[in-house]
Amino acid sequence: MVKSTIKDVAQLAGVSLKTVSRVINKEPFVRQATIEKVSKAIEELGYQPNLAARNLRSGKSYALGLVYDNPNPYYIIDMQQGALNVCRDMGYGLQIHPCDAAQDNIAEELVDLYRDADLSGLILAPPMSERADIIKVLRRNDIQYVGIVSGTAEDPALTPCVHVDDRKAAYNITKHLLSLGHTHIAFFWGEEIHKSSPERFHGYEDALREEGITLDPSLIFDGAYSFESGIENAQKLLQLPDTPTALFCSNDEIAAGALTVFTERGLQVPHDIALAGFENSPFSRHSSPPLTTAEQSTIEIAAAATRLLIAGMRPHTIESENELVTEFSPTLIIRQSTCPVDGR
Amino acid sequence: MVKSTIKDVAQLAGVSLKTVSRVINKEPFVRQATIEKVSKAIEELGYQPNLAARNLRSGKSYALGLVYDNPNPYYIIDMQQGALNVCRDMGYGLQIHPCDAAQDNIAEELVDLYRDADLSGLILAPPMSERADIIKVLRRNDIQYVGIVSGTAEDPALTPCVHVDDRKAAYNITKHLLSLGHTHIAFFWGEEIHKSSPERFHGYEDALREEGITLDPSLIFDGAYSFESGIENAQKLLQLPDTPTALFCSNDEIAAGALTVFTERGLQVPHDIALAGFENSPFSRHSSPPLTTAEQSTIEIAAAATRLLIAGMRPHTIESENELVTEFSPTLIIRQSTCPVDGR
DNA sequence: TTTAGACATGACTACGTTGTCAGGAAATTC
DNA sequence: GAATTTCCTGACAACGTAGTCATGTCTAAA
Repeated sequence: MVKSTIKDVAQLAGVSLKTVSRVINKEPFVRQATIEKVSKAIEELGYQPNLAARNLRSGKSYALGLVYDNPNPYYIIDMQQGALNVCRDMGYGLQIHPCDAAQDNIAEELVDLYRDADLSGLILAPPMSERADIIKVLRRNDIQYVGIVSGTAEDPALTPCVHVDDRKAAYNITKHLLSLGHTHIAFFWGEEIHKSSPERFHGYEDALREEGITLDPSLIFDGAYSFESGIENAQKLLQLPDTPTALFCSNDEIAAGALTVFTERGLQVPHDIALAGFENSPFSRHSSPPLTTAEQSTIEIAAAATRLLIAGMRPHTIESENELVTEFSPTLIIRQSTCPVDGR
Repeated sequence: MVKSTIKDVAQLAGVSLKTVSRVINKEPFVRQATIEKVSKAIEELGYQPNLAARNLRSGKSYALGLVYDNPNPYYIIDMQQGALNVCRDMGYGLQIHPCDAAQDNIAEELVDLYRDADLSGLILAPPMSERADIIKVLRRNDIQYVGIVSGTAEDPALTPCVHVDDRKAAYNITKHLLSLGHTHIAFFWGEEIHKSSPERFHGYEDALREEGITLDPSLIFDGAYSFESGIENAQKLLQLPDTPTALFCSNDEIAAGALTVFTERGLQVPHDIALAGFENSPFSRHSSPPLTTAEQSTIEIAAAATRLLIAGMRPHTIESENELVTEFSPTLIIRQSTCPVDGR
């Protein structure tokens, strides 16, 4: 099986090289009959365009970069899967790029990556996507990108991006706890640099305020999206004179840490303290008890972001604008880690 | 900042295009002084070779594919990191390719991937790397590859590959349990399709046999590398008339499932039953108690495999053959989930 | 000194595609 | 029917690199 080129196709179809190129790239001004003739020849020969030649000549690269700095492998794997699915469909390659958001020259690193790997666009996961300073550098360098951003407010400093409504999801979780009769609900933060963290906090705030409950600062703990942070804050929590009846952790990993501490101290979840997480990680399904949490369809979100990016670069390849979903809202998943407050 | 080409470099260094090309590709027959002159010019201009042009001309692609079907995201992330590190160093791109090993036409899928994405080599993670049928198809199609294989026995059907000595590591874990006085040690298998599973079992066998202990079939449980499998088999285990004093699970996830069951039933680990896992996953550090396990440096292993693959394709780019490590042995990590048998 | 042979360099070309531009065919207007 | 305008097609060049081959320059043996 010898690789066939555009030349072979042209010969078989009885047209010129350029016309074949036009058909392949869906350029306008080709007669329908010609399109069909060429398409048939392409199929017959099993022709596949040579990426290298295409890239060289067009200066574009048909490869996207997926940029992330996120400690959660489950999240990353799903992101990759979502982006890959769309890339495959649209004939793009995908380069993964784990990196360190805390690094000083991270923006320059991305610019270099973009050039060196000859990418035609970047997909940014949080928190990179939420850093206006990074976005600014990308724009200044004419780099195509798309972000995944927590919150629904249109922030012109961050567009284009897809939005995830963490606030509403956190509101729903808190409402769930409230509906079970809990009024003393503690909150464990994740890193502030992840916009999802304040968003989730605001959702918690919204629900309490709606019920006329004043926030109790002693029940609110700074932290990070990690197991260790959950352990640390749970220990502090248990030192309070008046232990709350429920705890809402900004993600499942934090909740896992807290759960470990509670179990060690002989506290029963949910009877002694109700516990909710966020993200629907495998841990939340496997812990005992399984955690009440919020599910975000990371694969879908990443796919939508990728579609949006490609649409921005090659408008005519996207069938209809309607396909471009940019708003996502995680859904509440109720499991055994929450129960009515008088269930104690 | 305009992108500079090989032409600019040649002009600045006062040599021909071809000579610059020679320096870049480390071809022989270039005078040391010339190399330095050109290198200096390259640095001065911040020259980066144009991948597309290079690919087009050479017919090779300077892009590798990382192929895996593994449910463990932590493992995957480490694999990716190891492969990426080397790819960056050697100027290669990396395409990830998650797939389903159980699919019928998986070998053809890989062949198509190789052609369509214009890759120059594949890095195969287990279990793909251990499937002689897949390897055979790759060879027949002249596809460059490298595998990561459990076991030390040279299997000509699988080379080239790097080896991971799971058997010895499992032997060490079992020896550790034996040294603590345990003689009734149960074993939970992973999927048989992963060669690591029988290898780990053999290590367990080796250690028991060395002590003159006859294997007790009722203590050996088939299963999979999953939390659920651990739960299921732990439940069966506890129905035995004579519960063993120790349990060796083929990986940490299985151990996590077993631990959950033990904790629910009020059994204390390690006092009522000692528990060992394998892989040193984050869970093994975070569980209570933390698990005795074996650490495999997945990043290193993936890096070594990638180096081996590149060495096979472009022998002169590797400084010395000695760098090519192909044997890895996971190391024993003793934590609080194991204690002497009379500690009960 | 001569003469191989090994070493070192450069001119030229090809890789497969897309951009440019020119020109022909069809549709529309006068 | 002529003159536009719009649509459609092809010839040719060019992208930046590496392969081929010819040629020049050393070193060391005759």
